Amino acid sequence: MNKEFSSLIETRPSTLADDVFSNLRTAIVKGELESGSKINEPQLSKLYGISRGPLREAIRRLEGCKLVEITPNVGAKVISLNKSQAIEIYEIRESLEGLACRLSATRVDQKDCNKLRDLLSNHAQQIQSENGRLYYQKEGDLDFHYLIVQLSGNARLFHLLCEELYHLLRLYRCQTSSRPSRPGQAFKEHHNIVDALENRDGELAEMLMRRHIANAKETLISQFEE
Amino acid sequence: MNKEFSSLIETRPSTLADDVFSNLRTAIVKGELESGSKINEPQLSKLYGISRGPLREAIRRLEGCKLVEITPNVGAKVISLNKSQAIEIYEIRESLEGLACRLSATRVDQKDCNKLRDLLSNHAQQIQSENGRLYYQKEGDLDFHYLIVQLSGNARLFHLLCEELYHLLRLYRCQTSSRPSRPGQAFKEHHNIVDALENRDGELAEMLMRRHIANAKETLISQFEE
DNA sequence: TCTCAATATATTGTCAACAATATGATTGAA
DNA sequence: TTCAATCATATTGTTGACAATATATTGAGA
Repeated sequence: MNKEFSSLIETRPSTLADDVFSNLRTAIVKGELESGSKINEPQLSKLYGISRGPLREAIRRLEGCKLVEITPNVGAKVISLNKSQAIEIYEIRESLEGLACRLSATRVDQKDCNKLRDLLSNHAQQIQSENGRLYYQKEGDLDFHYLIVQLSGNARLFHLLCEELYHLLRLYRCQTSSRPSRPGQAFKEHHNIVDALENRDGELAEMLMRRHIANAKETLISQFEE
Repeated sequence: MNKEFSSLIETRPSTLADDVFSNLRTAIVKGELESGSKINEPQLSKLYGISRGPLREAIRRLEGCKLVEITPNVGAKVISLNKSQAIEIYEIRESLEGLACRLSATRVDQKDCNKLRDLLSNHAQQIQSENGRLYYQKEGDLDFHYLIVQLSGNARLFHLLCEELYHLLRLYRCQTSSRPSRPGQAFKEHHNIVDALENRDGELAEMLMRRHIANAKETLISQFEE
């Protein structure tokens, strides 16, 4: 067989446990598996058409990611975040994304900054429509943060934020069906951050990002009191 | 049976997978399972006297903790950290332990501070002997940081640092058999941090801790150039 | 009706066997 | 000798069955 074609056709080998891990993780983050709900092994293994062996391996990996909690002889439960846990995550985010900004400032070039601006102007357009507004805060907002973390060049930081904490935030937003908030304010703050990055001012960029997330945290807290 | 006694006697139910997970994790962190070495399932299952089922679950959980890397159809390998990865971890530590200090400053009481001082004076005694010197940097140093993170009151931060990053640092130290360094300097920096905490000065405590870890990072980097 | 015990059911934990894949050795040809 | 293909072996991936534990149901007695 032609090698060029085969590379497109051949499904790269992956285990059932890996596949079902990805599926379960997105199901949890999207809220298809409700927060706090029990995970039933026979039911899920039937749903995915596999035996319980690889399914249990996937669940164990989710446990390692802190997305489920396992009680011996009882089973796994999708985690459920309460208010104080959400605040804890925001505190960590504040610190780590500040770091991401500081590191990024020493590495970005103009092309990167333009890319960030593009993202922001796309968001601005979406804010116009009321529908888009929801998208903005829920996914688009994370896009911006995502890219900055990527630009930091710290792979472990990227994994920690984008592969772990952001998933938890999505889970929490879904769990509380939280409304988007203060999109205009956030938009301005984002641009200020890019300004600082363009000037290679790492300290300022860090400080602005920390404030930005601290503001988001305050909004979150004030929503509790409704 | 007397309830008070039974609580001491009864072994609380735990699965084989949980037990072997703990065992494997300490084995990895202590270096008994060498960095980068392959994990052989039949061999380990024989060693622990269990079947491959629970063993594989434990390995999958280790994968979730990023302590092993699994290649489909090939197997799991203990992770191996290179220089740049170690630096990445120190950058994250700097940020997160700064946060821990800032949070702790708003919560500590005098008793907590005394406890920190006690720890430090214990370390000071150990520094006297050349033998103790090694211990100081390898474990005692982490004790101090450990306690501060605990005092921060942020459970997720505690887990992130003490249950994940510190394990990786131990692994790295073991892997490179790194020598302790600048114990006197670190000792002074520790006391300055406690001073700031006693004064409830979160900003200063954060800054001092960040510098403290940045110094440690520089020492690490300079060791590379030997 | 309520409580508690006994039973029945369902779910989780563990195992051993088999299939699929990779690794290592052997053979043969250039 | 060196390289490649082939075969043998070892390891990983997956499954279904069984054991241990927890949960739900039933029924008897107060």
